[in-house]
Amino acid sequence: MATSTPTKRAAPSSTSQRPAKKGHWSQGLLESMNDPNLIVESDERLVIIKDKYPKARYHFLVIPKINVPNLKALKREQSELLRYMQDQCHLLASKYPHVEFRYGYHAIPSMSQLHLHMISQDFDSPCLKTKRHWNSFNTKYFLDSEDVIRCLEERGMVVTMTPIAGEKLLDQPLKCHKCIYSPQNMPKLKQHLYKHINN
DNA sequence: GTTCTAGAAC
DNA sequence: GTTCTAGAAC
Repeated sequence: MATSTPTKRAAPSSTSQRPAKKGHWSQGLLESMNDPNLIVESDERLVIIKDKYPKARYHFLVIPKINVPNLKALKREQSELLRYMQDQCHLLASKYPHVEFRYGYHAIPSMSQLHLHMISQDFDSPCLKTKRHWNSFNTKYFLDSEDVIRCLEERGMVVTMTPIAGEKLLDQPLKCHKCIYSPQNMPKLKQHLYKHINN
């Protein structure tokens, strides 16, 4: 009897280094923007959608309709657009008077097309699973919308960080966002988070 | 971005 | 033995 072939995982070929095509997972937001099941608000300038894998009880993405691939692509004159996006967030947040939100951008996002995260600070969600998830919203990897806008206004461009610096932040030890607790792993953090939630 | 799962950590 | 994390995915 022939032995079964061991499952080997080959090194990435050069094909995977090419820019992402339509249909690639990194282009997923462009599809979600047009998904009626996800759209919460929409006007001539932006769409607000529910994050497909929410990392908290309330997690929305604000996406401009004009093509803006990322923070680096922003020009000074587009600070007004970012302000508009933030204003629409605050308007939406007023519908949830007892919910604490933060508004910001991931420094090195995985998905193409600029998107502003609006996320409630309970972080109570089954989709929140990994240290990367946690650190992407709870370290300096999460750039406050207000700071991004100010940077664009004052310096004419958004200054973020190198991918290596980003990875370093995502790999930081876990720490609760409300107290000094530094859990050893994600299940312990998730359990601890309930102590800060007053339903 | 998620899924899957090998092997580390417990 | 079970829980948990980390890296490949063609």
